[in-house]
Amino acid sequence: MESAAAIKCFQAIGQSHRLSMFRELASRGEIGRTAGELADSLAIAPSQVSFHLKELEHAGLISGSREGRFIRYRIEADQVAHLLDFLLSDCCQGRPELCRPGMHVKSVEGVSYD
Amino acid sequence: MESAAAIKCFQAIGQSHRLSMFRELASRGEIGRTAGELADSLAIAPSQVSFHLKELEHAGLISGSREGRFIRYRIEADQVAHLLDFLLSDCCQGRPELCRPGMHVKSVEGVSYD
DNA sequence: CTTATATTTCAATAATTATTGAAATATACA
DNA sequence: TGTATATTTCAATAATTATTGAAATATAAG
Repeated sequence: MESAAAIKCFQAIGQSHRLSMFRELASRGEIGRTAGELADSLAIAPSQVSFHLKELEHAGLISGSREGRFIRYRIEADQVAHLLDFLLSDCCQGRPELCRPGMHVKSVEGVSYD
Repeated sequence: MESAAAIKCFQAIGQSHRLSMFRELASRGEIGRTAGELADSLAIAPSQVSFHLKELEHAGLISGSREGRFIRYRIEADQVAHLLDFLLSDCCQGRPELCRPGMHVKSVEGVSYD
């Protein structure tokens, strides 16, 4: 991932409404949520939901697809993975101790990070 | 990590000068960089360097300590780890396939993520 | 075909963030 | 003490981003 793309992603999730949307969509996987469901759970105006969803979508972190009159949004798992990878590989490169939180490898046999 | 703290962190690294600083400091570990060195490598005004360093510092991602007339900045590895952990645990909770990019475990024996 | 629902778009405004340059502070060194 | 270097602070401005409400679009349902 290019650093410009990573900046867009960090900027996208660096806002409270958008981080909430992102987390809600992440937790729901392929089921996703419609724009209206997100508006309800965040209690913000529909135009604001649209605005923030578009920011997340432009960053590539979510995508929307029409289902009748609804538009269902889903997390883009690949982009999330690339973003994590950017932080782990590009930012923390050479300093794995910064990067792999909560990872306690009791034995390294059979494990690789390519 | 609280979501408010995570937002501050994402906001901090969601800006090109600051992401550059962050990456440069991450790559240098305990050696760090003085404010002036960062100014040189980014080619921006000293007051801007101060401004952006403070944003990163307020997010807890770096810290500065005076060394004579210089101020040396270093990455705060713990906060970086907590931020990664926030993304992995709080955002991707229940969907590990979103979260562990580049990780190809050939054999799971002896490995745990607590 | 008309009406209702879901969502987006747009323009106006408000709020936040970034940039600039000058002045202030802090330390070092002659 | 006086001067030079490193960095921060501050005020002014510029630029970007967020919020609001109204109007537009798209689909569905009667």
